[in-house]
Amino acid sequence: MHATPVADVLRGKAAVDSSVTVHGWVRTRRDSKAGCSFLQINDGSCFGSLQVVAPKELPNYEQDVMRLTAGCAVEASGKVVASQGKGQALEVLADGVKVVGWVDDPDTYPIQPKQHSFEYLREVAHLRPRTNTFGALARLRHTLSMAVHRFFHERGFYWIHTPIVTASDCEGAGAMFRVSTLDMANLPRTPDGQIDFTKDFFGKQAFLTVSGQLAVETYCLALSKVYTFGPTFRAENSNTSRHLAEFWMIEPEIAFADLSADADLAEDMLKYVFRAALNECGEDMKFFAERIDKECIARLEKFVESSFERIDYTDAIEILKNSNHAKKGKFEFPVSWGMDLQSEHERYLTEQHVGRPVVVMNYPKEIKAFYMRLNDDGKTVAAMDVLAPGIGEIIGGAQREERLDVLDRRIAESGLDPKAYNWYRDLRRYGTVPHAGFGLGFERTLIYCTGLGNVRDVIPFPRTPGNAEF
RNA sequence: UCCCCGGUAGCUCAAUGGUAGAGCAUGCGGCUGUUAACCGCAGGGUUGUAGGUUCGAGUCCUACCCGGGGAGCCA
Repeated sequence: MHATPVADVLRGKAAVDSSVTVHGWVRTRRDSKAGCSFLQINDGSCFGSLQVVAPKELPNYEQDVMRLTAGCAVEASGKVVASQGKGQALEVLADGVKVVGWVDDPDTYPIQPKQHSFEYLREVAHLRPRTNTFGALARLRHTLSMAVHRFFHERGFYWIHTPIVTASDCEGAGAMFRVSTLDMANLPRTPDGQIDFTKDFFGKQAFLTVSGQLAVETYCLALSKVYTFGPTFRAENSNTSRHLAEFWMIEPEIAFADLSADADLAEDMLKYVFRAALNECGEDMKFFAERIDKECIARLEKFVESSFERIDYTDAIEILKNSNHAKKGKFEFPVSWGMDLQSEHERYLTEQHVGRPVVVMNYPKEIKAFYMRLNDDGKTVAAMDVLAPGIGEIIGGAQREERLDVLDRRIAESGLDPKAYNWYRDLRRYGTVPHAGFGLGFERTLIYCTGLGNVRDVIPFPRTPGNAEF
């Protein structure tokens, strides 16, 4: 028999007086000696729970209903009726309540109807989706994911499944996780004592990807507008509220495009995705505004209505130098042209100077990756970072170097082996075009939407140094 | 990896170096078409681990483990 989602009942899709069956988990039970118990049933189909009225005439009332506690799984059937109580418009008057799954030890069931700390809930990550917050997050995460795909699909982008395992160690963006089937207790050796990776699964060293960018460029230079959206892995020993060893990243790449078009795309995409959060996750966003961050809805509304502030790196340095903050000596790191922006500088720009996300463009070439396009001044590259209040860098992007001679020079300057990049160089030998792209950290975007303070709480199963439970 | 803060009941937290407590949750009783219901009673603890100082350590010291905030690195 088909169960009706709780969402359909609460939204009036099941007619009053019609019979329905709902499945779900008990959030609370309240008993009335007037002759019934009230069960709050949640099935995750929406934020709200359905009140099921279980009258004491039910044959299993004493045996089952009176023993229900938070977390029990039930199937309830009955009529949809207008509620006599105040908290809800509709409820279900049960003619049957079947217990599908008991909580075997209610005394120690980890999820109680009260506020739990996020730190505690991380330790019970297998049960935290049963809370209001993590249910809302799961729905929001899904909605934003779908909005990302819809945004690109509507604009003629193709989703490219770039590899998770990469056999080249030339991706450059930090420490990588090794993928190997070698027997670690008995490693094969070459005659000179090195580990013989020709004996490994792929016949050479392999790693988990740190970015799909280089690979997606190959499809960009054939299909024009492409993107990746998948998991990414960084083996850095980073312990902050903004870093995960496994996270999800969105990386569009557009051909016949420059940095300005890249920034336009970033702006359009974020606005589209945030509109989806506001329009499609109203109840969940309302909950975040009530319980997590009062500003979160207003922040998104403001974002979708205003345009990005764009600042040249060189101007940003001047702004920082001339700020009262600098004059009062409040920056720990002195500001000078050529330096990478420290967290305190990024925070000042986005939180104090602009008050919303800001794009900083055209950084000195020395502090950016080899593949970013050298500007005509010979000193800067066409790179951009989108900085968001409270988070810092949410997007990192660039126009790519499409000129083979310049690329080769940059590879040499960076001390890299050109041979490792032959396939990447081929893209510049055969029909090269200006192209650009960026990477958006999905979890950081969710933090911006919800006001939650830690990326570990917006991904279902966080992986961080020393932690890969569940 | 570095700096700072923390770890006490299932959960959230109290306790001047001197008998370990409260709220919620759970169990029992009462009351009520109830709304994180309410009222009463009860059970529930190797105070993160291992040492040390002291007549006496949850409290002070050392090491380690775990968690948080910040930094670096980045998305």
